Amino acid sequence: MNKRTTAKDVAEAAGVSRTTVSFVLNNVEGMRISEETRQKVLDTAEALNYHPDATARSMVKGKTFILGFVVRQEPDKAYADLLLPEVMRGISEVAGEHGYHLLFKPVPPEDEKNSLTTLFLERQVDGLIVSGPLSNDQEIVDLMTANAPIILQGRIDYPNIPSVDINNRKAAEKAVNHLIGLGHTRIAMITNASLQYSSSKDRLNGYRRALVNAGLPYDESLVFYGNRTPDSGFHAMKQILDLGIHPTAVFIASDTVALGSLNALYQNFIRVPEDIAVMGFDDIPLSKHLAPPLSTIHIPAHSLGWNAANLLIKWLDNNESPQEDCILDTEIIIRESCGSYKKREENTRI
Amino acid sequence: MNKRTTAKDVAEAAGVSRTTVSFVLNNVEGMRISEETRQKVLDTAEALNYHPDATARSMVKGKTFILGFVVRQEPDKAYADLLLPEVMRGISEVAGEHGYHLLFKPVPPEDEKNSLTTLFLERQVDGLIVSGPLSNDQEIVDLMTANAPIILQGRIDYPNIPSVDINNRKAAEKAVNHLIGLGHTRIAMITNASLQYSSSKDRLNGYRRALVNAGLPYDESLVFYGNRTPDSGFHAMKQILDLGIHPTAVFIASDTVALGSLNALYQNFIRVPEDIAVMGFDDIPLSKHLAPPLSTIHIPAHSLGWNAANLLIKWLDNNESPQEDCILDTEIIIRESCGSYKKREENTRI
DNA sequence: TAATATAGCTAACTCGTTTTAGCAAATCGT
DNA sequence: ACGATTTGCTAAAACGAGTTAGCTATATTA
Repeated sequence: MNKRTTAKDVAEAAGVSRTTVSFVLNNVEGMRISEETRQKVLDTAEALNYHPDATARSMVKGKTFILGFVVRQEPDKAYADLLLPEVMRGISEVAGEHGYHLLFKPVPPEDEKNSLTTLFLERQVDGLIVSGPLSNDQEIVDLMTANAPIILQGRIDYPNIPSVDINNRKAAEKAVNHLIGLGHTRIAMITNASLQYSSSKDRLNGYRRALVNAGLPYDESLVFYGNRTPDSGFHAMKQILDLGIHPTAVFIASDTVALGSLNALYQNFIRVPEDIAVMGFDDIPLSKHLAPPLSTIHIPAHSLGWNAANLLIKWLDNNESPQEDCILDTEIIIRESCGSYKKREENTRI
Repeated sequence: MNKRTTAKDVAEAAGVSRTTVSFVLNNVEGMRISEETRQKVLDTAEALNYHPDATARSMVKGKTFILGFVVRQEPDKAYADLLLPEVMRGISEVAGEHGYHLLFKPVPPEDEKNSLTTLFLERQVDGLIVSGPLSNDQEIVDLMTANAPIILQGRIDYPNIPSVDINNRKAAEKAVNHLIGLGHTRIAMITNASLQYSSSKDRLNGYRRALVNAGLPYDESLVFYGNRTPDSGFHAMKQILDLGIHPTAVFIASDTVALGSLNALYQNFIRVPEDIAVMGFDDIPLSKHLAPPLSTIHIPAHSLGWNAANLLIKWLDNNESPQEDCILDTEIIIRESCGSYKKREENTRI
């Protein structure tokens, strides 16, 4: 690489001081620069292809202009999250528009050497967006207490942590209500992940609530546990098939998990939706192309990232921490895996 | 946030100079520090929870210790790449071990404001890993000519650009050979993306070569084009079904695209593999859970990222640019979407 | 004992910016 | 015409580390 062009080079070439160069290029208000020198500086900067050194700028500004995006899940499973790229796209977009960059770092909770705190202490980032925290993540609580700019993408069991999320409980309720509306009364559930994660807990609660509100019994023996992977869905579905009386519908709180479940059904020659209705959650990019196309809850992943980044940047730029959480709407997507009410009647008639 | 602890604070607390603190904490060789002061510095640094400021360190070292990961695809389609998270995990792992961080940035080729070059000029990164370049990407050639440390994840039409990739041609050949081995003679192909991308071109070449080597005709009217999305696979497969004589097998150079194709087959009541054999490419995490489980070519995504990061860091640390490309092995994964040779005979007998 | 070497430390410079304080010349007001 | 203001610019300090050159006291050598 050739040597870099510095402000000093521009100053010398333009016959002015470094200070003037800085004033001109940053459009500093209140600093009177004649139109003549102003143009001269602009021209020579252009001619020398000058770009200010980000590191030096960070140094004096006391800001890195870098947002950290931390994925806080088991390393092997974090990547089962197929919405992650969309979230990152949302963040990148906003970051780019505001002159920020995005640092990506997986930091599992048990990791001793790498911690969220270190990212701040070493001043690698100005703020953090934390994806998928455990609901009892103590480090996050500590950092928040120390006023570190953090936006959660998810929720933890501690009040007043700014977060961008969907209403998992309500969305799950919507999903299960759809199944109930189709006439199902014996509905099993497979969770998306361990109940250590608030999203899992909330979706389970939504399931329960929908049942209870409809006057149906909540039966714990119909709840099975996934761990974000198709394999876990496969095994959970096998357990369901081992049940004495089959449920007529299953609510699976993750499309990725559902994929494994559908596979288990396929292998056992059980038709969807004719023999069993399946409702998913997440609306990963592939859901609509599955056989049968999966009915599910759409998560606005891009928007989740977009909002998180916007809140964080507002916090950093204006020093105002968000006063309330940002809860985005979900949409229920009806495809074919639940069957329609009409179809169901036809089937039962047969 | 409380004020940061600086080396100066540690120095004052330990009653030594800042220089000494630096010497001790960096284990500078040849600098004689008594065991006594050494411990004192270590202890107070620990007590004050001192972590050196990354920005200041970058400033004086002339290095950012940041690797850029640039995704060079159309923004809306980049995220159809479900292997991306795995690649990033591979990169992060290596980066972390060597004291580097990972900057993630989508930079589509047409983007005027954001360019790869700017990342270097502004010194945001020390080096770049570029994913999915177009085969005629001029900016990459220019940067390489200027000696910028860049590792391609993919290939472009220009010699001597260090790259980490799989042998797409050979892998495609392997895939098509499998279909030929099963007795298929009329095999269609759907590409993974536009032929602007070298991977698409290479996979098409592999398909052609396998046919020709087996003495089968290469028929251009059997080649259809995908664009990384399931939708494109859906449409391409519909075109195939409109053909007068159906092919008995289709090689689809992307599992994601194949997903849409499978959906089209499903909607037309065409059974896989009984009526048509389908071979994919990529082995995305979901392929083995599709109905039927998709036979495909496994890409070692994590390893791709791992190797790219290792090469880049070696380049940066030892100033030795890689002398040859890193081509990783692929593996053909036989599942159910092609049927077995035996099954096929049974079918034809019926 | 004087000259030299070594152990153990530190002052001061460097990196490339932004920003504060201030200086000289031109313009203004009366 | 003389002080006050404004215009147009710059010197120098700051950010927080790493690093070079050098200083002082003690130990070693001749």
